[in-house]
Amino acid sequence: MPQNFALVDCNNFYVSCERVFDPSLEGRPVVVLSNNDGCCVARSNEVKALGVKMGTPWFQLRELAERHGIIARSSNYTLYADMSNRVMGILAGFSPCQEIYSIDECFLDVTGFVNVDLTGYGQTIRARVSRWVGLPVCVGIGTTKTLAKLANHVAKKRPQYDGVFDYGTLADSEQAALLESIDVGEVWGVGGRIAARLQRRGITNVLALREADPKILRREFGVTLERTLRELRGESCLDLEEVNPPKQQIMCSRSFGQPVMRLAELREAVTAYTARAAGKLRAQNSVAGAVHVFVNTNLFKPNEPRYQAGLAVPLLVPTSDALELAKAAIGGLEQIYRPGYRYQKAGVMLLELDSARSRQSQLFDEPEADAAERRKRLMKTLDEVNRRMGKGALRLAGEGLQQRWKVRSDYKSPCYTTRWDELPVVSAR
DNA sequence: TCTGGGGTCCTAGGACCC
DNA sequence: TCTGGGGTCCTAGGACCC
Repeated sequence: MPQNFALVDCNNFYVSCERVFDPSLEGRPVVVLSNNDGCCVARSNEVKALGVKMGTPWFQLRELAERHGIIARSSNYTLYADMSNRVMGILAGFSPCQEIYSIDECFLDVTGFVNVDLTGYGQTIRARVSRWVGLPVCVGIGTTKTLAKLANHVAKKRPQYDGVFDYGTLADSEQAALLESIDVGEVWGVGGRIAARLQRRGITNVLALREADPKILRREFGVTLERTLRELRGESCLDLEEVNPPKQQIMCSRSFGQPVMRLAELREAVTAYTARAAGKLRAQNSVAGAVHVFVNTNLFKPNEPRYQAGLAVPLLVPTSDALELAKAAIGGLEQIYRPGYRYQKAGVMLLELDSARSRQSQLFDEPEADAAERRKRLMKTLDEVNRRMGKGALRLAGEGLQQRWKVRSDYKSPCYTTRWDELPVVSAR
């Protein structure tokens, strides 16, 4: 039986989350900014209509924002993650198989829904998510993941479909006409670079890509694009992945709210980032065999002295212990630090990850084993306290108290759904 | 003044081995 | 004058995604 996939995607997800809790934003131009209020990572339709591109730096928009009353929000990932969990929970009820692909979209397996009007099914999904959590979604349906993605794009862009589009309902000639009307760059897996190269060869729309010679494409662009082409032809090459395998690397990095020059402050930041990364590491029950630490100055400033450096520090015994990982990261930092630069960013990457379980048979001396056991309990307590009392309730001393390097977020909304003291207050008259 | 963060996969080329 | 061939592993870099 041919497979069939639905891709459900929230519209302007971050902006829509903000609107759920602040209805005054409805109908107005809204952007959500990246960390440090750097650039736009989500735009309302009103903002898109003004021609603002994804990733535009906020400071470049000041004038336009003033003229059109654009409202900015700092990103509130705690809120978005919680809203995402609610949406994914609802969507899970619509299919036995779900792949959560990103914070705002998931694939549902709708293979074998033979007596179901899938367009109507999509409308039911839209209505339920809207009613239960207040977020708008669009649904695209196709016999491969790539076609479902493309169908979702159509559902979003063409109002006549009212947010749901099933590619399979079109006759062959209609499919061809549709594909011909869509830019090749809209295809999942075709980014800016490849789109430009394809266009130079006259492959400008999706139909041309579908009709290209797979062998030539593979030779010129690699196996990934060949797969994309096959998927466009309806040959499913990408399966639904219900369980996500453990991460192979875990990273935590941030740009600073203001430039940092002193080693002492970099140490604080690197300690804090390592603690974050180690928390994620323990959450997936892994240990790391190496820590990579890196720093850089602001690369956008051509007139300032530039410096970029990183170092991977191997660990004798793989671990998930925040204190040990931080010690290694700090050791690396001290080797790459050069005085006199205005540092703009630092980061930590945990590498050579392995399952914690496969490591249990380590041979230890008695006292060492004891110490290791105590540390493990300490980390467990740390995680538990932070889970119950909120992130950052318990921290490493090395993270510092002042944290002058911390990210800026001047326009942040409350964590309405995850902090007791920030619950929205509703009153009726 | 002000330009995000966190991932994956694939390929090419070098080192090394027999 | 002549100087193999093939496999594997690792790493860096490029491309993509949201």
